[in-house]
Amino acid sequence: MARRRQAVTIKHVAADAGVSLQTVSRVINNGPNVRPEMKERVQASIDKLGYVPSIAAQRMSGSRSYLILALNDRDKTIAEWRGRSGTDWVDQMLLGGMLTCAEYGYRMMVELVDTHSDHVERELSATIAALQPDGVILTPPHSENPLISGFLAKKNIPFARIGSLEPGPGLRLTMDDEHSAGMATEHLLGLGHTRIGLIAGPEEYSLSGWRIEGWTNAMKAAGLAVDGLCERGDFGFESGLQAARKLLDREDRVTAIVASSDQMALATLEVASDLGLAVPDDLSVVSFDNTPVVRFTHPPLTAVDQPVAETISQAVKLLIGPDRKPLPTEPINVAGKMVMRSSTAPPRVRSLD
Amino acid sequence: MARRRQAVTIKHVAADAGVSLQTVSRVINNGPNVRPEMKERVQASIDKLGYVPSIAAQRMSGSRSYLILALNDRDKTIAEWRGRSGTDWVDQMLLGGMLTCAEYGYRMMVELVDTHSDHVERELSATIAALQPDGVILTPPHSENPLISGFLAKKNIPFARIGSLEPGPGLRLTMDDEHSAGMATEHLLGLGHTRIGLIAGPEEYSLSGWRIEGWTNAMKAAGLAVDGLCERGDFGFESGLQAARKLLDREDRVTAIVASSDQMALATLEVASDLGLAVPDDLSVVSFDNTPVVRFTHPPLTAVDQPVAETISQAVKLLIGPDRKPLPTEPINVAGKMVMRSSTAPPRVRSLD
DNA sequence: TGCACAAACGATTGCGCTTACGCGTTACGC
DNA sequence: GCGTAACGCGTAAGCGCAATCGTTTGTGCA
Repeated sequence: MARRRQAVTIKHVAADAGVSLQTVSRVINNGPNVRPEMKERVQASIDKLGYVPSIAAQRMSGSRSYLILALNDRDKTIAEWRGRSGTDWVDQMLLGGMLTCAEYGYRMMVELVDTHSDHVERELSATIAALQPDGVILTPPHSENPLISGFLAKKNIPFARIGSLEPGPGLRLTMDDEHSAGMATEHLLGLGHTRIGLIAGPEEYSLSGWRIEGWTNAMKAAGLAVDGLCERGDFGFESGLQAARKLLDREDRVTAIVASSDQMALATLEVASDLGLAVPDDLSVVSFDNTPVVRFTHPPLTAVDQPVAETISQAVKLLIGPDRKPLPTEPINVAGKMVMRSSTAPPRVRSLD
Repeated sequence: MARRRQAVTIKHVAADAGVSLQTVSRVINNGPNVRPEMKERVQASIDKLGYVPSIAAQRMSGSRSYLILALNDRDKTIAEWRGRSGTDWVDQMLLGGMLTCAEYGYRMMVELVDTHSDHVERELSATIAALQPDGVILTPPHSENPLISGFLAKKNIPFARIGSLEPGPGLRLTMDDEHSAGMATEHLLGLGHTRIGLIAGPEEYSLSGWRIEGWTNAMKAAGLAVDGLCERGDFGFESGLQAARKLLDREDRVTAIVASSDQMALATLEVASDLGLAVPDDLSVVSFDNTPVVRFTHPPLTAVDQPVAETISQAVKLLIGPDRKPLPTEPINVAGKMVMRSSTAPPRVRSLD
C-alpha cells in the first residue's frame, strides 16, 4: 500500500494564494497582523482547494491538538454498555461534549481507564503522551481520584472534574446533588408522605453524601425523622434489590422511596411487585438520572433529570476557552430538574405518628 | 501557558539505551534486523522512562495514525442519545470497537456526519484530512451511501460497511438479517402461530429487505400466506404505533408480531394495551436489537440480539490486520441469536382457516 | 583465505505545521 | 522631518517520528 500523504497542504494554499506559509497559518488561526483583503484572498484559496489542517502536524509543531479527552472508568463503562448501569454517562458525555467540541473545531475522544488499578497513573500517562489532548474531562469516580487529579495538574493539562465537590485542582462542575435530592424529597412531602426512604449511592462517591444531605435537610425542615430510612447501594440493579427490601419488607415500611439511580429504582419496582405493593398507590418512587428506560416501566417513573450533557458541554467550553485564562476554582453547579410521570402519588393511608 | 512538549521522546530513550533513534523506532514497531539482546536493552529503557510514542509524530512521518474512525449518522445518533432510537449503535460500536482497538494499540474515534446532507463528501473529506485515520467503519445508513463508499475507495482508505449487503467497494459485515428474521418467525411458528405480522424497517435500509425475505421464506415454508401482514416503520416509536395499529386494529388481526426494532416493539406493546390485548396471551411479540430497555417492559420482550459489538470488533480486526493484505470482498455474516423472555407464548385460540 | 551477501545498526531527510525572528512599510509623535 | 513604534508579511528552524539510504559487522561458501 502506497504511503498516504496529505492531499492538500498549507503549501498548496500558499502557492495558490501567492503568499507565504506563515500568512496562511495566521489566517487559519485567526492570528493578528493580517489585512482583511489578504485574509479574504487566502480564505478563498482554502475554500477552493478544500484545505483542512492536519491535526497531527498542528500538534507536532507545539500548538494545540484540538482534542478533548473524556475519561471514563472502564468497568463502569462496560457495565453501562451492557445495560447494567444506571447512568448512561458515555452517551451523555458524547451528546454534550462532542457536539460542543464540534462547534469550536475540536474533537472529543473517549478513553477508558481503571480507577482502582494500582497503575492508573501509568495508564493515564501513556494515554496523555500518545494523544496529547488540550483538556481532559473526568467523570466519577475518576473525578474523585487524587492520583489522576494530581497527575494532570503536574502535567499542566487543563481538566474538569464532573460531579465532585472534593477540594483539589481542576475545574469542578456538579449537578447540584444536594438541591436535586431536596427537590425530590419535597415533591414527596408535598404529596403528603412522611416516611420517605432514600437509597443512596456508595460512599466512594461524594455526590452520595450530598444527596443524603439534601434529603435529610428536607425531612428535618418538615419536622420528620430520618433514622433507619437510608440504605446504600452501588447504583446497580442488584444492590437496589437489597436496599429496597430493607426499606419495604417490614411493618413500618416507608411510603415513598427516592432512589439514587434508575437501576436502583427499577429494582425498587421489582421488590414492590414481589411484596404486592402497588406503585404509586402503596409506594411512590422517584428515580435519579432519567435514562430512557424509565419511560417504559410500569408505571413510568418520576425522575430527577441529571443534566449530564449540559454539564459536559459547559466543561468543554471552559476547557477550550477563547483564551487560556485560568479556570475558575469555585465549583459550578448545573441545576437538575424533575420530570413528572406516574410513579408518585399521595400515600394511600396517611401515617399517624 | 508554557508550550507543552512531549516529556520523554524517542531521543531520550535512544540516549538512555545508547543506541540510535532508528533502532528504538525499530523496536517500537517490531521491525526486522534487531538482535534480541538489543531489543531487550531498548525495551528496558522504554519501560524505565515510561516512553510512549506520540501518535501525532507517528502520523507525521508518514506511517500509521493508529486511529480507526467510526462514522455514525448525526440525526440517528442524537435520537439515540436522547433515548428515542431503537438501536444503541454508538454504545455497541464503542463496546466492540474501542476494546478491540485497544488490544492492538489503536484508538477509536466516533464522528457524526449527515448522510442526507448535500455536502456529505465535503464534510467527510474534512474529517479525513484532519484525522487521517487508518480505517473507517460505516454504520447504516452511511454503509449504503455510495458517495461515502466512493470517496473512501478513491482515497484508498480501508473501510468497513456494517449491515449492508449492497455491492460496492469496502469490507462488508452484516448481522445476517435474513436468518435472524427467519429464526424469529420460526420460533413463533413453533408455538403454533399462523398469522404472524412483521413490522419492517424503512426501504432505504437494505437490511429491511432481508428481514422481510427471512420472514416470508419461513412463512411460505410453513405453507402460510403473508399478504397484508407486513407494515413498514422507521425504527422509531411513533412509526411503530402506526404500524402496530394497522396490524392489530381489525377483525382478522395477527396473533404475533415481529418488530424490526425495540422501539417499534415497545410501541406494539402500547397499542396492544390500548386495544385490551394481553401480551403474550392475545399477542406474542418478538423484538429486534435487544437493547437494555426490553428487559424492563411488561412483559420483558423476547428479542433477537443483534451482535453489533462483535461485528464491529471483527471489522476492526480486519481493518487493522497484521499486514495490509487486501480485505475480503465477500460479505461476512455474524449470526444473531434469540433471547427468550416472556412476550411470546402459544396463541390463545388456534386460528382455523 | 577470500569474496559475496545478508544482517544489524547509524546518519540523514522530510512529513505539515507553528513559532521565533527578521526586514520592510506605514503611522504618529515632537 | 526624523525617530520610534506598530503593523504586515516572509524566512528559517524545529517539533517527534519513520523511511531511506549508508556503513559496519557477521556469516556462508568456494
